[in-house]
Amino acid sequence: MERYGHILRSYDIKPSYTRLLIYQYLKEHKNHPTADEIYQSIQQNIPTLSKTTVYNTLHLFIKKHLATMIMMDETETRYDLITKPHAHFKCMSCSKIYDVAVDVEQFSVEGLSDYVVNDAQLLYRGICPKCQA
Amino acid sequence: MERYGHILRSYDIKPSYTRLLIYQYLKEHKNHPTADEIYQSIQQNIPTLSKTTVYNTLHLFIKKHLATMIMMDETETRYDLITKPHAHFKCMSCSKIYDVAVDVEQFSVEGLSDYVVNDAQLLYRGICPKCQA
DNA sequence: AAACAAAATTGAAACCATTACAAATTAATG
DNA sequence: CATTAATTTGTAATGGTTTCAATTTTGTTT
Ligand SMILES: [Mn+2]
Ligand SMILES: [Mn+2]
Ligand SMILES: [Zn+2]
Ligand SMILES: [Zn+2]
Repeated sequence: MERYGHILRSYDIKPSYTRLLIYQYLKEHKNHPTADEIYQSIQQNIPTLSKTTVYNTLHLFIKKHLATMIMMDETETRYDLITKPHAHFKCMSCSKIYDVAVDVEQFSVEGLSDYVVNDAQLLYRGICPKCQA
Repeated sequence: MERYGHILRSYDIKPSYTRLLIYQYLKEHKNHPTADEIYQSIQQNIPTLSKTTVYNTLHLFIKKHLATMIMMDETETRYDLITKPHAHFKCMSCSKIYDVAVDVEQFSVEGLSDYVVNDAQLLYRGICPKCQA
């Protein structure tokens, strides 16, 4: 928990207990959770936790470029820590989102030279191997 | 209008008047409209148009791989015809979505060999040139 | 320590894009 | 014309997210 304090501070985020737990959850559950999944989990440690705080914290993380949001369908927004660039694959059958390894060098796209790029995402949709039986 | 009938038919979509108008709107307004923007525009030609029909038609277009949905933030889903692959850049200041010339196919991603890929999207977020003043 | 100010958290209500669903209209078939 | 299927419509419901004022916690000053 507290071992993540310096990480939050390096992103100009004051490491409150709630923020540490939310960061820890994202760090140790890389399954692109929804805000509600994070809430349900941390509520066990902080019974008074408000869902608004989860949203507030996630928005703060995003503003500080520590996390990003992944939207594959309109029903649920998912969150992911910004680590090394990788792509996401969503199976339209089982709804699972997979991490996909990607070569970073390919991401230097011409035509963006005048743009300030804060975030880049490569998203795929289709059918995963398990659902092809 | 009717000149688009054969296009819809080639995607196994029966070209009703409403569907033709919605397709025409997407074809001639490449600004990634929301469902409501499409509705507001076509309502002038079809006063009895229902917003449900707009959603139904867009979902049909997507199922037939004629259109795709772009989700950059949680408030509004945007729609785009599937033409030649290109990326999207969303300015976090003015909220405009730009087309970026990129051949997404060139992004040879390892680890997708066993997946069936139906759709690929490359999304950028940042600040556009106009908003850097 | 007490008093004050700033930041973080909470809870309930409101928001609003999207969906569900059954009725109504239109098109297709014979 | 009669029957059936397909399309469209309108309203209500859904549910994830936001708003916002109150509360609690944290930090600062005397
Ligand atoms: Mn990921
Ligand atoms: Mn586009
Ligand atoms: Zn699957
Ligand atoms: Zn801009």
